Amino acid sequence: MGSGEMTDAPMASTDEMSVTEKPAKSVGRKGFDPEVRDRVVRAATDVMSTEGLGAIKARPLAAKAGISVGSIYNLFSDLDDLVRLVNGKTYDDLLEAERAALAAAQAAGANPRAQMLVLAQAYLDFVATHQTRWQSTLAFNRSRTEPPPDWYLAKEAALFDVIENALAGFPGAKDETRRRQTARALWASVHGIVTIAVADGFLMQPIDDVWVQIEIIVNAVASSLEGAPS
Amino acid sequence: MGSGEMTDAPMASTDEMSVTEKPAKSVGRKGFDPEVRDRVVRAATDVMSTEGLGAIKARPLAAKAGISVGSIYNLFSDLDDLVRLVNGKTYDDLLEAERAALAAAQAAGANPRAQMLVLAQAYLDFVATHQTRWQSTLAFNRSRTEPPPDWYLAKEAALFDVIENALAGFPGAKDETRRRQTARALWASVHGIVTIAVADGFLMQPIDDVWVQIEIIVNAVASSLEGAPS
DNA sequence: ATTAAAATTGAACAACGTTCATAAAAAATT
DNA sequence: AATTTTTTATGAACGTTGTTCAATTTTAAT
Repeated sequence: MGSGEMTDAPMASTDEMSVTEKPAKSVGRKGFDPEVRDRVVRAATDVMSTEGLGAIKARPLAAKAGISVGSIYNLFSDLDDLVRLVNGKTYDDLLEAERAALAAAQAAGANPRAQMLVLAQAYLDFVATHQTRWQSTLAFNRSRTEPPPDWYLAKEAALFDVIENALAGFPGAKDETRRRQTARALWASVHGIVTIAVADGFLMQPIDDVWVQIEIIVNAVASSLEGAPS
Repeated sequence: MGSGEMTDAPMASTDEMSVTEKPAKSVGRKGFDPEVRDRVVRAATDVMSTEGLGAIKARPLAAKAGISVGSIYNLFSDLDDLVRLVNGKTYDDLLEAERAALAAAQAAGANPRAQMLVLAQAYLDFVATHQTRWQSTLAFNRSRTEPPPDWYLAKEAALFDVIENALAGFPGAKDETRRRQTARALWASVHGIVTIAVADGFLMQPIDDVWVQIEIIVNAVASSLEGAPS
């Protein structure tokens, strides 16, 4: 009985909501008490934010959430499943921060270059503020060999769309495929600068230096896009 | 046994050479047989290259190297120590590839922009060729919370110097601190693009797209440096 | 030969993720 | 209300992991 993959997607319904939404179902086994589920996810989030990924352990987590070890495996298929839920929320938070920053900049009439800088700034702020949690997310992603589920990838990808939105204001970014590539390139660059700077755990460079590096890249790309419309 | 083909002994002596060299001492306990040490490191490298970091386990590794579990802990303080040695070699290999690529480009009279592109190309090639091993290195770095030893950081940092060297040819990169920052920014960007592309395990984007993204960043920065000398 | 030091070993330990027979609780049925 | 059926919760138990260390073997020194 229980061994089968069970029906694949009962959650079909109408979820054409934004990527921001949770997977809702599809992850935990069946129905179960969503109140308890949330409590465990919150406990896990707390651990990820304070002690890091390495402290995510079945028994302490169960104790923290007031349930038994075995119950964790009723609620989630395994610890990875749980961690992915936490990370999903982290992606949501980051995405929201980025969207808010961009919206504010656009409302203030910032030009595309300034918008890009604001987005980068928001990312740097986010990583600095949620260092341990973000570090944990990246460590987790790197440690898994199996490809993540689609909803997880979608959340990662959603970040590119925000950049693309801001890029659309540049005269030199009218071609869509080109703009898409530029968005990815720019985001990956800022990501690389920030995460190398927090160099695998600790920020080994003063934050001002990190910002200088971000400016170098963003400004260079902005300049190249402010020229002739391609 | 009988795994002949070593004859690679004469590399242990007074070394005040470049960063390319091993830490020599300071890591393994005492003297111990360097021949056996090397055999274990080679076995670990092999595992890292084929099965990945997750397959680095004391007992299988001991079996593969023809020693007992306990002996591993005579030769290395722990598995992390061993993995760091493997990664050190990986950094050396990458550094050598970068230096060779740059030297060849410079010998061919390539301009600074072309040199930067060649360096990026070399990195992309390296990651594509040694995917599992590089992935393992990054995963390991992210998973450790303790800061790595100095010799380990030095190897990471040595890569920046190569970029800085190539950057020196630009008219707009005369100021040293500025050049240093630009080198870090550029390298981190290429790193970000490549490693996001191999997105945590599998290359999720065609390699041509990755190259397009690299060109976008490198060309933009190059253009900004070809202008007036700062 | 004897002794001292160094190096090797593998059984033993603690901690981990995960499972599963069993018990408790809830729902459904009579 | 009593009974059966289904669902949820439990923690002891299993298999693996990294690491240790008393005992042993090997090497060096006397």
